[in-house]
Amino acid sequence: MEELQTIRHSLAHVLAKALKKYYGDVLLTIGPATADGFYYDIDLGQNLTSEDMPKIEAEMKKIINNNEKFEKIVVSKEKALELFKDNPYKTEIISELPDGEEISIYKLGEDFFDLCRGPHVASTGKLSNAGFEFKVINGAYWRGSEKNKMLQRVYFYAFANKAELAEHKKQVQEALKRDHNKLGRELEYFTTVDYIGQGLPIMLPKGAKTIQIMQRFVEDEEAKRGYLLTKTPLISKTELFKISGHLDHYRESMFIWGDEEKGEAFALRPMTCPFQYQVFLNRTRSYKDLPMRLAETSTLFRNEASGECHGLIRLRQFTISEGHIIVTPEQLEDEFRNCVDLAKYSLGCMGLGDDVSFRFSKWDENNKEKYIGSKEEWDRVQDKMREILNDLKIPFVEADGEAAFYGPKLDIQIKNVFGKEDTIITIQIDFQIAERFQMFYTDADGVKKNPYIIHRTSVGCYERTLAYLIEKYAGALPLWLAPEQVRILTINERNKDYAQGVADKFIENGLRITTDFRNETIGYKIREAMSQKLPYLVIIGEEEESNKTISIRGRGFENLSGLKVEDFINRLKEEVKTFKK
RNA sequence: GCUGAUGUGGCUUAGCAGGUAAAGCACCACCUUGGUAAGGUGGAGACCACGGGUUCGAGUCCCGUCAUCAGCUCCA
Repeated sequence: MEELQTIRHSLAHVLAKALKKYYGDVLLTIGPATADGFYYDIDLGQNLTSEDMPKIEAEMKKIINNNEKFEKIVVSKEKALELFKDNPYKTEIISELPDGEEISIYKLGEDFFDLCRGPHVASTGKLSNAGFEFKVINGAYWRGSEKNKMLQRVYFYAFANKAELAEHKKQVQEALKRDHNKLGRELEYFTTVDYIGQGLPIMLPKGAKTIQIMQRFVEDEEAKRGYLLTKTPLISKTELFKISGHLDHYRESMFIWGDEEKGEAFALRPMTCPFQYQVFLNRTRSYKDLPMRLAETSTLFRNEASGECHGLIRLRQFTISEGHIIVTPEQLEDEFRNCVDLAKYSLGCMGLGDDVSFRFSKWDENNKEKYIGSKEEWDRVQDKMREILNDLKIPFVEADGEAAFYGPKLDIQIKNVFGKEDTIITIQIDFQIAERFQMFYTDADGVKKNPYIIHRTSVGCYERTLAYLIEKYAGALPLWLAPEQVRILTINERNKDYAQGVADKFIENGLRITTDFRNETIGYKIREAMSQKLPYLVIIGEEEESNKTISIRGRGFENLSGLKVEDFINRLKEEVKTFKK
């Protein structure tokens, strides 16, 4: 794998050299390997487009055919600064290196050199078998900061050989067919309307139904696990968010209206926390009240920057299975464990258990703007959380600067068909907002203490989860989540009454069915049903007047005929139960 | 918010030297249909995202807005 990284990175230099040939004034910045190739960030006076790329790719091939040597040259910092004096990006990197450090520069062929740590292949001839191809050009901020200039990022696919490249491209093509944003619209799970606005999807009946199924599942499961249901307002005077700290740290993402100076301003809620805390605050609390597990199916509003909204994954209004667990310090570990267990159970039921990864999201102690609280408190809580995670034997990665403004998180991450990662479930420890709201419980020793609060979701945001379900199953959702489980079709209208009787049996057993008794050819009706990726079809005909025949079809058109209706119904109920473990 | 691309009937697309919209699927009607992934005929449906501008004339050129997509930044 390391070798592949070397190939990719070496190719980035080849690209840089090719760009330099056609665009002499191009400013090269960095060109690292990626999961499927490499990119190079460049600053160019003009816009590079995909039409410019064939000649660049041809030039890259030429450089490879020339078998040019990568030659490492070590220079002093002063010398390096001199060599790259015309490139502010390179000089910025160099000047940040410690004084006295040897700096490596790689020469490629006779007339091109680049600042780089390496390693590279010995010469470009080693790249002759590599399969690489231009992917796309996008914008990217210098050093990932929106305060900096936006550069052009040229992405390439790159693999050890051409067969692997072809295989990868095929996989990408396949993955794109599962894109929820396309499939979800085609299969009529949701749509959007220009004049309603960004990040505000219309859930069509199928999407609404699947979300209802998930929601009922979560609410029932939470009730079993000792959660208390709450229902709190979607809006509040801004006063509430002043206390919680949202106004200071989250204002840009909030919808606020009214005159804040005169105290008559209101805001749509971006989070449920400060509302749900009022349940705890309703009267004085004893340690005997804890843990207090509060849950709410909660609609939230966040004024996302316009470029952020995406399909059902990033919205301005969404609904999450939000919950807060108010605990004593001694209860923290057990309750955190319970939350992880619920999250894993939910994911397992949806079949997403193997598609997620865990991220321990910590604060960035250098970013005091973004976070509240002292370093001591953060260290203490983060150490505690790490201890719990280690104890749970969860394989997690640590990420700085990904925490909520009030505390660290365990984020359960999932990737979409483009390979982009997002959070599907989050479990957070809040050690600060409770204090701000003066939440206390009286402990056994008679002393008033601040509780810890765990913020958590059990399937996360329903819209987002639906998106991942559509992508995971290419629209053919597991039976228990399918908005329509069985469709009953008739060969002709004469079977209508009998077919309705069959349909009633499914309904009596709590199955979600639709019927299609229209006077259309059966081939037509089957085609329509199949294109909608329905789990099962039941086709009703008759041999003679009194001898009805029933043919059952599953996904992929396999024939399940021979089953009696009653047996089939039992089989479906079993399938639902099995998937939900 | 930033960079780039895109926006033609419900869907997929054609139309681009600027001369007032074309097709398939879907929809509706009629006919047909005793059988397992596209039966036939006919019909309706688009001020070409929206608003300005240039022009005798704009889907086609220019500007702005909105929306959609990819990426960056941000985030559930």
